Amino acid sequence: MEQATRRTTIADVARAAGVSKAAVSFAFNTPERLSADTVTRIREIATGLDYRPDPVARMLAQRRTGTIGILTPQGLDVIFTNPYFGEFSAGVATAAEAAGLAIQFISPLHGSLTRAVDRASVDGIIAVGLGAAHPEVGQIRRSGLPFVVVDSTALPDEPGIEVDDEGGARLAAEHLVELGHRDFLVIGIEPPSASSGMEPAGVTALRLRGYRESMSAAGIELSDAEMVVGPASMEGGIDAFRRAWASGARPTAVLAMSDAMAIGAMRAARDLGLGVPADLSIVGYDDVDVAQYTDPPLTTVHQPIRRKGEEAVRLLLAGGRHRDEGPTEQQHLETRLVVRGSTARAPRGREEVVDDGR
Amino acid sequence: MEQATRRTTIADVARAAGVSKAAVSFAFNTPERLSADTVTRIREIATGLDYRPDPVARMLAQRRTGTIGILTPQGLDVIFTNPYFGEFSAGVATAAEAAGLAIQFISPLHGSLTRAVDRASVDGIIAVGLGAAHPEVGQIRRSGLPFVVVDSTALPDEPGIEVDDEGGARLAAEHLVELGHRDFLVIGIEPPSASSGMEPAGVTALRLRGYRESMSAAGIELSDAEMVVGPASMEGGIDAFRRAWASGARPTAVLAMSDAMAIGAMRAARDLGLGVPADLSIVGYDDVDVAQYTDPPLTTVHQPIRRKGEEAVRLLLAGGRHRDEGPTEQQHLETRLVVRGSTARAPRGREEVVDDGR
DNA sequence: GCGGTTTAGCAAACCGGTTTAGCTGACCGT
DNA sequence: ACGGTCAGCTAAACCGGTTTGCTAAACCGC
Repeated sequence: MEQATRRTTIADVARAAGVSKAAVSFAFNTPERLSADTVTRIREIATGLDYRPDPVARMLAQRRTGTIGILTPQGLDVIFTNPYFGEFSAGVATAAEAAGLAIQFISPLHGSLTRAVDRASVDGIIAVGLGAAHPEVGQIRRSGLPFVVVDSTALPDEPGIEVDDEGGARLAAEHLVELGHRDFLVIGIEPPSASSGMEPAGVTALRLRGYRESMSAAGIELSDAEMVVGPASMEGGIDAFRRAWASGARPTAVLAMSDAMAIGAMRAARDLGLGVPADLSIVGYDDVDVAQYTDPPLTTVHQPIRRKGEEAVRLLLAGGRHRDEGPTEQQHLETRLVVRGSTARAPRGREEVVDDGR
Repeated sequence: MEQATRRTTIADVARAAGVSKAAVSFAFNTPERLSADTVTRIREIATGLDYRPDPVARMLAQRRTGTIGILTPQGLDVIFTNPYFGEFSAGVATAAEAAGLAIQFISPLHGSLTRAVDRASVDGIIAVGLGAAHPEVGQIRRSGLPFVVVDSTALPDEPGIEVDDEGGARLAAEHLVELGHRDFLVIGIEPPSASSGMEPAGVTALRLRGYRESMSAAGIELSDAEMVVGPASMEGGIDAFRRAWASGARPTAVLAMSDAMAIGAMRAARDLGLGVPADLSIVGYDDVDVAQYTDPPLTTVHQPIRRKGEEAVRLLLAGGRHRDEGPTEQQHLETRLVVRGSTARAPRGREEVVDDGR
């Protein structure tokens, strides 16, 4: 994969047109600095020579790349395959394109996110799912690049988008409690690499707290055995549910922190002979597009995924850190429960007493 | 979003270490050209100064970007949202990462693919779904960048991956014919922009031909009214099916050229009160991950999507055009039918009844 | 016909690295 | 003592653009 015939450079055009390099540059970027006819003459010669300015050289000279990076601790294979990320990226992409910016994905290169960040040539970064504990945030901050965070427990002093994860989770659990469920299984999102350590990714913690709130309001405590984690994918969901089942869990309702995992869990449950929602209710999180098309359609917590992406670039463009103008900007977005077909009353005989407290 | 404090440059490090810029460069890239202790000394000073070589400057000097581009005529929003593209990109990404390459998406910028190509700084291009008629292929070829094509009627003399689209389509139609279906609806993929003109994207034509072969082998002709097209998305599928229905089509079987559209069609059919597969059989194309999780699971034509992506970068890296070493390399991949739950025998009473005239 | 202001375009510096050609001094054998 | 190697490093050119003075000619009013 090596360079073929050398491209025509600006010098070639200048020579051919009998003008200076500067003139050629002006002809394209600041035509008003040149007489109208020289501009057209230069342009004609340029197209005749099939001249296209080298984007890299331009980036270097202008000290801007016209690119914003989407940084994730997960590998690109999971990113592209996960509908949540897909929709988020789509949001970023639309907003970026409107601003004439390209986007680049920054994700661990040979296992190292740090290396990937160094190699990335971007003007700004949108970091998604990066916990405050991640060392990379320090690196980025030091690099001086503007950046916003998304899906992290909002970093202190760092601009970011925050959605009401806790509230959404609360709604989800509440819904199930009202349907008479008392035996739960929570399927959580496992941090991508061991590197990120114990601290569960911000959202995981928040959602878990939300679940717990609604449960304990109904007098239910969630034991550790009633929670299982895995990678946020359909396979991850299948696997997680099977593991739980194998270790004896017999829930009537599962709370999954991602739709992908919920869909997987639904499948695993079916494979085990359970009817959804007859024997088992499932509620997901995110409300990705496909959630409407599964069988049964998935009850889930809606969050404005694409919008989140768009807002992120808006925030980034708006300057990110407003050191002076008061507190760093934080954008809040709402969540809401969308009840579809994957949830129903708890099965007879296991329904327990009518929900006492609530 | 503007530059913050100036980064430390190689000159800063050189000065601090009392050596030349070249020495610093060597210390990182060709350490064997320096004595061991100068290398460590320079490196220490560099890390002390938090020096990270500017990737753009490096690109310019080395005349390589370490990036390969994925070019598509569709907008990024549809790309990221479409599971087929997602899986394909995942394949590209894994192979690229293994080779230490980053990937960049090239898609119409303000409506112009040409402009996007010019702005992209990549070492090679993987063009997906670009018909031979697209003017962009000329542009790319002229640019001298190595490139391979995917999902296009293989361009003459252009290296590319080719899967047996026609054969796959034949299998799909054959399956339905064997189940006794005679009234079909074909849902095709519409070219992204009007610009690409009449010529249906390569794959569309091939698949359509495959469908027709199997049908005519059974004495069935597909009328123009029995085909409808739309964008390759779930919404596109819903819409396409509804349009067909509204204009009087009453098929017992649907052949969709993309799983996303198949899923949409399934949904639309249900909404119209049709049972799938009781009243209507549907077979998709691609076998994306979600096809297993829909309700019912989708019968579809499998093609090795991720593998396709991986092979594409392999081909690109292998040099793309082997001008000398014989014919340009073409990689062929197989397709096969995966029968799941969305297809069944044609409903009684319509099974073999000569179609009255709709 | 003269100082002053525009206009059109040029030369050169610059962006931040890599790479080539060449210099310097230590070490070597004789 | 001397030419020859060789290891270790440097100076300068280069990548392909942009941008900043600056100048020469044209234009201006008077």
